[in-house]
Amino acid sequence: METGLEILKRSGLSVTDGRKRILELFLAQEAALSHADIERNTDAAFDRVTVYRTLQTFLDKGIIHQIPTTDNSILYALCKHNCEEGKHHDNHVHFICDSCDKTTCLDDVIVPAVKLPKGFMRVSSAMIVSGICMDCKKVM
Amino acid sequence: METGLEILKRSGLSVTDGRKRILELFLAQEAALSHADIERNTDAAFDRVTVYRTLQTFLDKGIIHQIPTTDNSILYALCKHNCEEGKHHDNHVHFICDSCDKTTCLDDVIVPAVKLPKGFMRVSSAMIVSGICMDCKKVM
DNA sequence: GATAAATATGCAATCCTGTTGCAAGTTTTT
DNA sequence: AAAAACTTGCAACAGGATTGCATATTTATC
Repeated sequence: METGLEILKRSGLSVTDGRKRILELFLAQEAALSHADIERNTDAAFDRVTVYRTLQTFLDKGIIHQIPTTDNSILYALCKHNCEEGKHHDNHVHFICDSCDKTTCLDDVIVPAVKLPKGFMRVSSAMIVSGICMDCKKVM
Repeated sequence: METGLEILKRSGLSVTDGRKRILELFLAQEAALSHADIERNTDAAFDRVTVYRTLQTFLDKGIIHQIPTTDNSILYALCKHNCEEGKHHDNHVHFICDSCDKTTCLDDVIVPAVKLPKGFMRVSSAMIVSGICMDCKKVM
């Protein structure tokens, strides 16, 4: 699997601690992350501004993409089309837990196709299911 | 077609200038509106807070629903199928045009059900398709 | 490897979106 | 027409996101 370092090199970006750390987060979780998730998982080692700018840079370079959510925040996820050439792997459903606020990739649940009205051309689709995740349900 | 006044009466809401004006905006417009859109289109005749509270009231009464976006804003659109108070039937797909940036409710395209892994409990789901909308496709 | 140029970071200040409490103003009820 | 119920505007506030600039780090060049 591609490392954070390799992604940065391939994208022509300077290699810095913050960028590597954030990329490793994405690579380790294989899940969508919010800005808040990233701050939490890096123990605020990096300035909020740096995180924002890092995410923007990654967006510009096509390393990550945004996922709209129902709670007026933004989720970011790795663009995985580099893992297997030609085969997009980010077409699975994301699950947001209303209780613990964590996001999970449901890798085995594929976003179903929908038939669009005449004239609309699909480029990409995203699907977010929210509810109670496995871990939280156990505790209840 | 139902007028703003009729919607307010049927929802048991007081009839005020602000509410009528904002409803007329929704009725006249095809695309979803953000809070900023509404302020712009009413020439700031109403206080920001009033607009926020009006939108919240409409949400509570099932007159409008929220649409998740990827830019840290909230979009609102009229509920075309009748929504009961507190219970929205806004389970249709939303379409974001990459070209004109407008968001459209695809009222006839229902968010498909997906089978979740064991232990996950669904509360709600959202689906956003992006691409080129009907109007932009004509121009190309 | 040292140095210059290019780039990234942190801080402070600022903007923007959205919320709350309260007094004054409207609408509805009687 | 008056009372009750509700809505509005203002001020203050909170949190997320952005910008300018000085400092620090990384990359390019020798």
